[in-house]
Amino acid sequence: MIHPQESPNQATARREREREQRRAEILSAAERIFAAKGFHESSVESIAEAAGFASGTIYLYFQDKEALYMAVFIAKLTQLIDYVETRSRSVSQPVEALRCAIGAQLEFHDQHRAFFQIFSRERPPVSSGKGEEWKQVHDCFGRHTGLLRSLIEAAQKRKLLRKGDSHRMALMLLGMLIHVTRDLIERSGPEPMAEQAEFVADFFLHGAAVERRAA
Amino acid sequence: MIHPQESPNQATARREREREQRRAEILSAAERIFAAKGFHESSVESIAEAAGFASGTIYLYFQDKEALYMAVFIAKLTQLIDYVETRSRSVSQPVEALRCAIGAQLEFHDQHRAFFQIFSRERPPVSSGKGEEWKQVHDCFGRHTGLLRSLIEAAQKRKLLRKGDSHRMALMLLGMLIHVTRDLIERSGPEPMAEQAEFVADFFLHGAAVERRAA
Amino acid sequence: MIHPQESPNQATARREREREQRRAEILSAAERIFAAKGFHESSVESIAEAAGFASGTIYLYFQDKEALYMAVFIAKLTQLIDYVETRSRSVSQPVEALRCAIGAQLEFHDQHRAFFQIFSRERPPVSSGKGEEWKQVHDCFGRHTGLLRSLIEAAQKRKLLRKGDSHRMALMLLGMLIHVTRDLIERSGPEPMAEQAEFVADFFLHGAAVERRAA
Amino acid sequence: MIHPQESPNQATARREREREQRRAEILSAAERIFAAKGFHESSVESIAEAAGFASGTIYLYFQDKEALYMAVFIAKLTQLIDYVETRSRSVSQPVEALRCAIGAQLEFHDQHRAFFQIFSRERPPVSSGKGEEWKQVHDCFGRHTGLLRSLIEAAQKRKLLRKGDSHRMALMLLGMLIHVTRDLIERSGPEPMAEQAEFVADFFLHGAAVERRAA
DNA sequence: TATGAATGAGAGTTCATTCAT
DNA sequence: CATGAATGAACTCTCATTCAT
Repeated sequence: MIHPQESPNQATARREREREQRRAEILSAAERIFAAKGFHESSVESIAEAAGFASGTIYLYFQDKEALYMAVFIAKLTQLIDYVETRSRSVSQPVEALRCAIGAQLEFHDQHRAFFQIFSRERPPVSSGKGEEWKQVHDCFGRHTGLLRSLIEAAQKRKLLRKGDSHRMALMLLGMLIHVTRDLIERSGPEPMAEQAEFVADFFLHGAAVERRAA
Repeated sequence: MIHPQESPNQATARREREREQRRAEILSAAERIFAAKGFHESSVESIAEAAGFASGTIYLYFQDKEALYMAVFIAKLTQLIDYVETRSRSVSQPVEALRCAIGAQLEFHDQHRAFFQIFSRERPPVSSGKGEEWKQVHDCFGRHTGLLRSLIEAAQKRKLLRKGDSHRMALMLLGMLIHVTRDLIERSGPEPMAEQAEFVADFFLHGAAVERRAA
Repeated sequence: MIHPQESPNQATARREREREQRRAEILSAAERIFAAKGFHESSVESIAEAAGFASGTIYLYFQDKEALYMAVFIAKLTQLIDYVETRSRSVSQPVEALRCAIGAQLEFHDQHRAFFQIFSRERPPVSSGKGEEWKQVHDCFGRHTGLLRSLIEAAQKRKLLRKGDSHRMALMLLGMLIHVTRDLIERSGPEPMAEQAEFVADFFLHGAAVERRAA
Repeated sequence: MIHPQESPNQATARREREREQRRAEILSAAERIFAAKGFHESSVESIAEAAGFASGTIYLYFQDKEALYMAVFIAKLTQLIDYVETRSRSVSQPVEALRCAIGAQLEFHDQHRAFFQIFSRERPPVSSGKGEEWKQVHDCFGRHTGLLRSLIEAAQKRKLLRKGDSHRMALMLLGMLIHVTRDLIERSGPEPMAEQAEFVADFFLHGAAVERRAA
């Protein structure tokens, strides 16, 4: 139990690491519980239990239930964005990068179905006056849109996508992705969402019209 | 104030009308409160107060809080769908009808901003075992998608839209509409969403790509 | 509808009669409902409905729910006492009169099983400060004990029962009758309580001992 | 206050003991409140207050108000039965044992007057479908009757009591005991019920008749 | 007189949060 | 640090009672 050779720095670092480890365990348990039942139906008690802690311990790692919820959201969204970014940055051709981003996002949705069930159902609660924490979530959404936006702009620069408000284009794309996910989750069929990737990408690129643009 | 000549039938009819009137008042107040704070943060007490009734009165019109929430959802969605349907049916050219539907929906979102704040944030709670009521809401969403779908199919029949799974196309469109609305609401700017109608419609029709389809 | 020949007195009398009639209907409905569910589980609404009136009407005949409950109790107990009294007074031999009283009470319990289900389970609520109404119920119990007591005393005078505190003897007898009824009701078998009459009477007269008294 | 030497086992055992202690305090407070006002007029809040706890704490020890009520009933009846059993088992002569049981029960009623106020007024509520908990109370009553019955049968075997259905005899005796208690409680005089023991016992043994049995 | 819609106090219960251990 | 018993505010919902019609 005791490591007498450990320097104070090492001890501090280890403690820090352990603390992060436990925080992560709680986050993971919280994600499972929140995903299964949503924010209000999930009790702090049940999350603590799932994480193997006592309920009071949660408050040593998170200010309150809402902060925990936010943290889960932020962690997951960050994961998603990182995943999509990594995948799409590995492709140099801009349009292909976009296709890749679409596919990556749907794959991620597949792998974290439970989470996106709540994600598409309930956004974090906006308690009055808690603007600070909410802002972080907001920023996360912003990063997400921003990522797609930068991919779009890269393609626009090469004239592969037509000009236009890239932010709004990114919104269109995100809307498609979220809604198709929601639809599949609600019908809770087993088929992977990733199968929709090509359809969404094509639709994003060409729309529904049959006639040629500006012909 | 006294209607001595009133027949029993008239009296009954008037009572029925008044009852509907009060039900509508409660629905309207509930919509405001729910929209501002979400389902769980809204107390029945506050809704009653906003409607000008005592809290117990709510239960004379709705079985419980959840039923009230459902009713708000269903009423509003039905209104929306009816509005979009009426507006789009008045245009015979299928693509124009779709444009019209898009415009109508965004206008409606504008006129009922508060509601679509919750609509885009939290779906009705799905209490375990209350499949019955939930099904009604689900059907509502179904009607909505179905309406857009039928407009799309009409255009496909005339070869104005390319072939393809009309259900998925409708989902894409709805995703765009919902997400653009969410974005505007969250940034709570004053500009009307309807201004986005043309952009959304063009995007739906032609997508983001610059090159001509299948060229 | 109008009886123009009716004198004012007649009209008043008729109204009085009709009022009594309606009061009785309410009492009867209340008895059924209270008997089935007890005081607290029975709502005024349901009693009114069972009586064919609106809930507000109840309050034109009874001060409140508790007074109604009391009235049911008093009415039923009075009926019981009258029945037992009538039956036992018709027999001149004192011991036979007692046997008859015992039989009559059990018969009455049989005929009004539902009522005695609550009677044996819950006595009227004693709201603080409502001594007045409660006193009436108390008096009723007093009359009941008093009736048995007078039968006992009559037999004592003729040396057919041994001397002793007739009030306590009456209590013993009532306790037996009530408890045997409770037991049968709780086991809710179909056999009539009246079958127990002879057993109770013999027991009351001779007790459980085998040896002869004072031998 | 600090027990640094305490082993984990000791700590657990102490906690268990303390928990039982607090449960008992709640039971005791509940008994007082329920006895004074009955089940429905007693609020959980007032019971908690009487026990020196916050209202929520009650629910850490009892599932709900009804379970608490049941627990009060069962605990008290079990105490009573144990008391009567212990006392009567210490006497070998069967008839004397019965006399002793009668005395013991009335003494117990004396010592727990408040409880027997409700005991004789309202039986536990039988919520629909809660057969499980209700059964426990029912069993308690059964044990009570069974105890008296076994004493009676012991006396019958030695021919000290006449033959006959011992269950019904036990019911007679219990009816007497309960009713005499009720009478004294309602008149709320100060005299001990135990003074009635001899009277009840004699009455149980010999009944009211003056003539010798079947002589 | 009868109605029944409206009232609103009050109930039981939950659970996020705290803090003595 | 971790615990988990205790807290108590806040919730939804019921229903006896009133009173305008």
